[in-house]
Amino acid sequence: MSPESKEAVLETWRRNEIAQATHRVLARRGPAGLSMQAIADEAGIAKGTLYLYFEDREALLEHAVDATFGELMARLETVLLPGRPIAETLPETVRALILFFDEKKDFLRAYMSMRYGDGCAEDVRHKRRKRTHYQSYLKLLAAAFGQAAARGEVKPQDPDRLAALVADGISAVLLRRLDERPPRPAEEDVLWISELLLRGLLVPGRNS
Amino acid sequence: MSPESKEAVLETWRRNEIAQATHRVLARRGPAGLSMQAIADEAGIAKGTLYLYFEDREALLEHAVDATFGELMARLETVLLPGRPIAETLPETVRALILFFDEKKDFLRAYMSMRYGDGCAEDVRHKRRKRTHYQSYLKLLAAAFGQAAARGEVKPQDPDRLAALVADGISAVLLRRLDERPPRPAEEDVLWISELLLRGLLVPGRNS
Amino acid sequence: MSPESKEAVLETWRRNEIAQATHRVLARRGPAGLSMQAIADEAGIAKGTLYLYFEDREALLEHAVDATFGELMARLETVLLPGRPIAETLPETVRALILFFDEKKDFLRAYMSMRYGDGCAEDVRHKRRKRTHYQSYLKLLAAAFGQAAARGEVKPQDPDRLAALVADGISAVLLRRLDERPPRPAEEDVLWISELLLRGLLVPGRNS
Amino acid sequence: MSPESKEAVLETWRRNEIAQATHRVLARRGPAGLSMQAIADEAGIAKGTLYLYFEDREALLEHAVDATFGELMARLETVLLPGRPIAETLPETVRALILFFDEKKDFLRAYMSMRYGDGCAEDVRHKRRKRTHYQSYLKLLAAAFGQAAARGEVKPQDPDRLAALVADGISAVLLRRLDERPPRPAEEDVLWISELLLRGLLVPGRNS
DNA sequence: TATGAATGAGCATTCATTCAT
DNA sequence: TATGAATGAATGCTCATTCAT
Repeated sequence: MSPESKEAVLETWRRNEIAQATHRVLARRGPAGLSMQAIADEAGIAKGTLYLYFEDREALLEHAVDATFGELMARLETVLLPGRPIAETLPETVRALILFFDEKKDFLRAYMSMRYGDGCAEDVRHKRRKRTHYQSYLKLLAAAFGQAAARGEVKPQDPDRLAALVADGISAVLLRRLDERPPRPAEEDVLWISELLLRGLLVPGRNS
Repeated sequence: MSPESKEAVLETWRRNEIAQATHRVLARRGPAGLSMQAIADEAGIAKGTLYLYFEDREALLEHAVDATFGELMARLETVLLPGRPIAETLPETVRALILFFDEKKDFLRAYMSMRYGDGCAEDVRHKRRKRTHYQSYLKLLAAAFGQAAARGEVKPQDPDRLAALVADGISAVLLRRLDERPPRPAEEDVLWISELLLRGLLVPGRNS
Repeated sequence: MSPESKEAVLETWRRNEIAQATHRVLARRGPAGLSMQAIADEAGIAKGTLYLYFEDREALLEHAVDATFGELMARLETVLLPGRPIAETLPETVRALILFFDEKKDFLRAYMSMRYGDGCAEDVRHKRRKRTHYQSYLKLLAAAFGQAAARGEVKPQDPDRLAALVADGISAVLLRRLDERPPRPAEEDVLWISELLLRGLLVPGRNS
Repeated sequence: MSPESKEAVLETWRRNEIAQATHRVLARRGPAGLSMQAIADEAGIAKGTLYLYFEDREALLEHAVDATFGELMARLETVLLPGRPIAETLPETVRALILFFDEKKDFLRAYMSMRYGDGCAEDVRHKRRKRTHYQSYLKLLAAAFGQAAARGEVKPQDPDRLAALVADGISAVLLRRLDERPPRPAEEDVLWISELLLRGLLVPGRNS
């Protein structure tokens, strides 16, 4: 349609090729092996070409991470629909996360080690650009919790904070799954996490 | 009195000076800026001097992290006593964590980004030596949960997995606190997290 | 014509440029001054560029030495032909050596100090890969002596040992030539060494 | 006798202790392991103390080498007596060298790699101070040859140059002995070298 | 547009030398 | 006299980034 669409499409396609190559390298060699040369080799292009598609290393990695999180977001958006009871959406969310990361074990492991960025207190320049998809995920969760609270399903509380706690609690379990041999059945973890978050640790009636 | 000679005391003191300098660098420049030169500069000593106190970079970082986690562990051990009801120890644990990391915001932020190591699927050589204090923390938590389950306070479940979920859920909240201006009162988060974990999200009687 | 691409030619040319720069540094600063930085500076390129052409320092030095010894070997191979009487080939060999090292005085001096490697009794890992051209030179000499012995020209004896003695004896004279001002005429040394080796020290008929 | 003799004796004794420690390190760890720390450890003294007895590393190594060569010189001086026929003294010299270096294989191997100094054409400051014992050895040999020539035993020729050729030819054989398993009988090499040097390679009467 | 050779700042580590004790 | 902790220049090597082609 638009006159520039052909180039734009090509550009988008290239950026995604590079992102996928980045994931393969990350999975195979770990963060320490994630050099521009390795990414270029994996993508079958020249090192310099990377700089035609990305400003610098940081921008490339950001995109590579966002692209994968984008996939996850698409799946979560089909689950975290407004109006559904939280007792239904929470297990499905956990299930979607477990299935997604069971597919991308290596990516998860490597990504976790990068999630907090460089953690540099001085350099805040790029803060805004970063972690957008992770933030979106949290927002989606928070929205679901907020609506559930509005409907009176869950206790009223700061939904953003709740989303963070739930998301990272789930991540911890995802991470444990990486090293389990044989892997625990996904459904078992889905039910356990959901039950815990929904009804808490305590045995009802046993505590004052 | 003590069997340690003057030199041993000096050695210990120096190692801690270096560990603290490491934390300051980590906080100020992030993991990527954590070079031996930067640590030496921060400690006000020469680069070569670092190698008089630590075998190599890895040993230095391990000590720097261990020293801080050691402090935390000491605090947690006074709280996570066997036999205390979980409804009491959990809030106190959360409180200890929040107070500790409110003091060491920058360290926490930077440390989180290093916790997962190199995440390389191929290289597992150093796995055993590392992350001992984080593992100890999880073990302590898991033990408390295990005993609570044995006493019938909490539902029976894998305590290690539960500990991981709880620990990382709490971390997520700790991390959010870092960026809050003004910081939310610690006690508010303590109560909220504890209540959530103990009794769950749901409003009782409202869900089928 | 040649199967080599333009890049291969360029690569070869660069490797030789670096080898020559290495010789100049070796001559000017000695083995102790033979740092990668010095070589790069001498070659007029960046330090990192060296690593595009050589795996590491060791490979670079090996090539630098091999390239020069290769030249010498080529000259010697035209002289040490099988079948020629030793009384002819020995003087020509000495002459070839003298002329060659008169051209490369500095290289010889510095190289001699490196010939024995690290000399560590414990570490024998790299023994096989090294000193190939010096060994070839010895083999060539030994073969000439072996054939002369077979023809009955020289007394029967272990040709390898003889080659070593002759080679290092000649080296000693080459080395002395380095410091002589003015240089002694090459032909004088050629004749003297040959005569000594062929007929010995003693005045015939004077000794029992 | 002299008033300062006690200190002077102690100083001499210390210097020799250090020299011997240096040899042990050289033999055990090779030239690359010959650090000041290693020498101090081996000598059982502090690193700084080395600098009380030697100006710097170079002076220390010079002395360590000279001390061992001094031992050899003492032996050679009992053999290379003026007036003895060269046909007698040469085999005895070779024998002394072989026996000496068979005892000090490790020292020889390591020393050879250092014999030519740094070979630096620019830095001639220390040239004079160096290699004094090796030079003495050559002088002793040269004197023996010179006298033999004066007596008409050997053909007239530059005795210094002859000494160098003979000395390094012998060194080559000594070096080969290092790697031989089992070692060839010393006497066999003594006779072969002597015969070769005295009477030459050629079979008499076979060559024009 | 795509390349990849070239760059050079940066890194962890070593070690001869100094100097306060 | 003897020490050894401290130094800091120097080393081999890596890799994100640039730019002439």
